[in-house]
Amino acid sequence: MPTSTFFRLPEERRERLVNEAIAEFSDRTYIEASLSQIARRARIPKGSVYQYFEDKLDLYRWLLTEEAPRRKREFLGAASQEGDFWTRLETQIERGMAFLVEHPRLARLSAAAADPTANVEVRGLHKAICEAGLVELRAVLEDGAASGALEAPDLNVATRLVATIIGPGLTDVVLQELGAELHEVLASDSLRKRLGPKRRRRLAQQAVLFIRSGLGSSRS
Amino acid sequence: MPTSTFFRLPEERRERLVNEAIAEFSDRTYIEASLSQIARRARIPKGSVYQYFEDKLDLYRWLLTEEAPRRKREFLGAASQEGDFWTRLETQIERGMAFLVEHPRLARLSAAAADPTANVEVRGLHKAICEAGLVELRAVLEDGAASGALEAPDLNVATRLVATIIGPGLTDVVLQELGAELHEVLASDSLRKRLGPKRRRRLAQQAVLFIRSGLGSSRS
DNA sequence: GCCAGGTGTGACCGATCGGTCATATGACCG
DNA sequence: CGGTCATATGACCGATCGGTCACACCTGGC
Repeated sequence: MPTSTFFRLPEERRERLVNEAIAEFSDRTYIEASLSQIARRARIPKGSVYQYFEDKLDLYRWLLTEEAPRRKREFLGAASQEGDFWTRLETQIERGMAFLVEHPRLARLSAAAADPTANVEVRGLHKAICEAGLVELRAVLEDGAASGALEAPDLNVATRLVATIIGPGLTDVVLQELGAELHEVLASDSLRKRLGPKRRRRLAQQAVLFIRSGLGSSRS
Repeated sequence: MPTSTFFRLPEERRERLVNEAIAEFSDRTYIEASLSQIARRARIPKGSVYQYFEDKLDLYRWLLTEEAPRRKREFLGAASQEGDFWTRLETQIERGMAFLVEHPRLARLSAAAADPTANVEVRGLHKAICEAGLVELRAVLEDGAASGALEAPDLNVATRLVATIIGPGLTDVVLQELGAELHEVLASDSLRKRLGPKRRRRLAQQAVLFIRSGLGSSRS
């Protein structure tokens, strides 16, 4: 956790540090990311950063478990309760895509938890975040099953498959749709505007259609 | 590409180097992986390694584009041509899972190409490998569409969604089935034996069922 | 004016990295 | 034997890292 000094910082200085940290950790691995670089870019002496955080991991952990979720909640608001199960899922996916497009760095940062080559220092942290996401998604699918909208031979397997669809899968599709690579989207402010609500909705519909009905021909 | 000296090396020495390189690159990022460590573990002076490869990237590139695919082809053999589209897909997925379970380090190494935070040095390399995989999968799905077994509103989107299912998705499911984490599977020789052909087949069936029919209840 | 305590700062530390290079080794040839 | 050539080797280089620490600075209370 950050020290009290950190929270007493002038907002401009604090924001500079946090934003540069998000930038660095969102396009490099935890190990690859450089605290020296963050400090340099934020124009804050490295010694000062160590007045605010215990060490590199402390900063990373706080970003991943506190700051990023806070900003994400702020953007997403409460989940919609309208419509049937599949409509709600579609809305949820569309909102997720909006977040990905408006705050790609935050989305990347959170997605890093699923990185399978995670170093031992962050493995526990990443796993906890991952599991929490899966539990949440599983609850959604259980709702669907309870309402009779959804059937799965093994809900654990189904949960994980759906998670990869709406996680890395949709990210991939969005990038293809933008005709750009991840690092370009992270760097550019204008690129992401090209994926407006209309196209997002269309992609969300396709994703839900896939999850709901698969690719099997009606004839088969 | 390796130098001719490399290929003239005593097999035992060459194997030691290659195996340690696969081990290192399969549980760390390209940037995180240490050539010094590889050399140390293979008990080969670092200077010698530079007699065999131009630099770190040269070794990595050769592993990723030559050695790993060679070993994979060796393991998989020719694709089955029997049965209808969905049966063939199931067989293909089951074989992929077998490879994942028998050669987890090679599987990880290849999967690294999909890593989204890839450093600029390896970005082009990873992208090329990724695209090649997608083209291949797309051809398979086109076959399915041509034979009438499969229908998709947008084959590009479908290809990418299926790719994440049979890639990271199934890896995740397999890990859950093993009750282990990736690094444990990479380290252990016995863990992977717990996923025999029977259970692999069952998982492959579930995956194909998901891709073919989705999770929508028959009532809906 | 002076002290105390919170804060800012950058030189510094030891470790590790990718990569180089002068030198040693050893097999083959005349 | 001497000479040549491929190869082996590890000390060395500059850069970067995460982290520390002695010291400068400032503000408020006495």
